[in-house]
Amino acid sequence: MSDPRRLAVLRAIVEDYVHYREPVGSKVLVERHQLGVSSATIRNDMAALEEEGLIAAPHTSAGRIPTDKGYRLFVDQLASVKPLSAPERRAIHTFLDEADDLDDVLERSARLLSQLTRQVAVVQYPTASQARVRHLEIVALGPAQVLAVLITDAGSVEQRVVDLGQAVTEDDVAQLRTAFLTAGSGRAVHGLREALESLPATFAPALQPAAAHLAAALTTLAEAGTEDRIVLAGTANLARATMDFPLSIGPVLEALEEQVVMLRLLTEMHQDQHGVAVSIGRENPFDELAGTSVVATGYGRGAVSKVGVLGPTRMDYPSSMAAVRAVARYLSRILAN
Amino acid sequence: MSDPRRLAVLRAIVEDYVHYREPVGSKVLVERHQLGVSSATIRNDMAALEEEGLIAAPHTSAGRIPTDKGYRLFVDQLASVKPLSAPERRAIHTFLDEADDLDDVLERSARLLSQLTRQVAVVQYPTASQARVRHLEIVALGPAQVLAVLITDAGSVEQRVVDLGQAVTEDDVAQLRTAFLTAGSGRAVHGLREALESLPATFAPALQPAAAHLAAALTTLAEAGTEDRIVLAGTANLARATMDFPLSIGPVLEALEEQVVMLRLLTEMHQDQHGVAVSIGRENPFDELAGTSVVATGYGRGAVSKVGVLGPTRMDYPSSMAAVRAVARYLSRILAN
DNA sequence: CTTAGCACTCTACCTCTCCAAGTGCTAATT
DNA sequence: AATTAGCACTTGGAGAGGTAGAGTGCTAAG
Repeated sequence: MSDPRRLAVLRAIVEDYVHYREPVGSKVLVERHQLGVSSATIRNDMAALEEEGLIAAPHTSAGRIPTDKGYRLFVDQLASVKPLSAPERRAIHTFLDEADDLDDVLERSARLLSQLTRQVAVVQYPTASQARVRHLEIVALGPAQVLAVLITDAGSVEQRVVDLGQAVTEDDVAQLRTAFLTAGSGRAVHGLREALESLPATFAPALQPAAAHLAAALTTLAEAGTEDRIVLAGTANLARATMDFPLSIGPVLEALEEQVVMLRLLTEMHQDQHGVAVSIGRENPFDELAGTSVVATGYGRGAVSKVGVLGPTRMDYPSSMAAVRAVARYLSRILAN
Repeated sequence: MSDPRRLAVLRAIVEDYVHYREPVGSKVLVERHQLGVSSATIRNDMAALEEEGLIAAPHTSAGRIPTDKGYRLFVDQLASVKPLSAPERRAIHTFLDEADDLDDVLERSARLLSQLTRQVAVVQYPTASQARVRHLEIVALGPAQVLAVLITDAGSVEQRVVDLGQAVTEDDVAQLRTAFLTAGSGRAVHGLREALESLPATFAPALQPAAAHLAAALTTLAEAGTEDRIVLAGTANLARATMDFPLSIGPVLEALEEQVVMLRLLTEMHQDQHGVAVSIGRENPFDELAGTSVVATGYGRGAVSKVGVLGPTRMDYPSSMAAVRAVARYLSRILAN
């Protein structure tokens, strides 16, 4: 399959189908694109494309629509880069620069991306799994209560009120603080458990139970920090595309709400040479998402966290890819602080 | 309007319409309910009910459906308390008892409520607006960087990394810490601004810029804490009810995503004698939600934060009210710790 | 390899008819 | 005065054709 005209025909079919939302026939194809041949020739090409499983006809007298495989070929070989418009670029800057909080940044990114693409935007929280402990703090709240705070170099801050099970003095707290800080600082977050394991035993017997409580709490905190989450925006965009989904958008909404599903989906995607990962229709590991495609890319240090959009397989891949990439880049830059 | 049989007819219409999802006529009404009179009599009653605007006919030869006003009367006067089933009660306990975090509790509540009612669940974060500062903490991170932590007696913990704009010593930090703690502790969160306003001036001139930075950050933090948020669950339940919405569920999804909209909706609702607030159809302050009803109630200290469900006007009000109330109660109990 | 022409096949849409459900009204009954 | 039986009337929905248009594949010629 390398006949350049046939590829051009496939591209034209994909573009027209995305644009006009209806099966495209040989006649309109020659009218709308300068293919330089007659509709009969196109028909032959279309027959060949259908033979290869790249396009399909809903029924005899309708035009053709791309199959998942057709979209795949389009994305891999035919999609030309579609740069964002100047206003779009400006929107990214102005909208994201106003954010302060990490939460705020991610939420704004999702919102922005859903508006740019008119799809559902998905932003994964920066994974702290390979983050390191930048600082940890223990603050006395009451006689037997302290606040434990864990700050990672990924910028996340997790905290929790810990019940020590025994009254402790200010001095005790200071002692605990110093010891834990020394033991934990700089350690990888997921290695905190081992780092703190033997620590309680080093304290005076009277303090050991409290230290044990604290170690447990900090470990949980570290693991809670690595627990991934996602932010959604623009789910209403699914409603516009009701026609595109076989039965209903219900299962799709359910999948979106299941963070586990989305996380697995995002982490299993592999980026191609352009740095953007695309998963089309049945390529998705979940049946509920058989009618949807996902365009995603990594961001942040190591590009290990993902940001992307989800929409019907009939989506504007070039635009979506451009928008996702642009937002991811800007997002990385912001988080670099 | 007080004829008891007419009320019984209205109740029967509401119940049947909710159950069978189609307009209900006089004949099926006498078949399904022991009304003790003939269909002709029912027809007379129905004509009267229609006259009063409590029910309406989609077209001449169809049965009747309740109007918003009809649902309102039903909710106010006819809804009998429908206690939760034993398994449902058990589900609330087992499901919510496993939660640890505040976030986790709220998320689980929303999920649970959406499953119990098969509607969209909405949980507002506990409003900290009348909360008091329980503790505040300042922790050195770097030469010119500290972490500011604000803990309220509502249990919320907000933190932020603050750039002081100048290098400070450990002693400086300790000094700042003590002063801010003394000035802020016990103050109402929304009164923190005034409490800290004059504080920077009391420091040595060299420290004043840093103190000002810190005061600003803590104030923002306090105000961010009062900034309300909501948790959603079960949006997929909207898809089941596509038929119930005039055009599409799109606008409803949009409204749900707009936290501002939901917050205003929830705060503007007034609870009735049963402690549950119901807003039906066009009673809602937003046109997008003209086809939906909201059942909500307060929870937590002072019952000032809201929890509730949103669904089509044709919803099972008694069940929804029972579920909302049960979850709210249990939620209050959990948060009492 | 391309193209004009043509027979063929569908679906979407329209119209028509008919049926069942449901109503309102009238007159009779309690 | 309230209830009821009976009946004429309305109307949307389902089904049955019938048609037009879009699109195809194939054949034969350029």
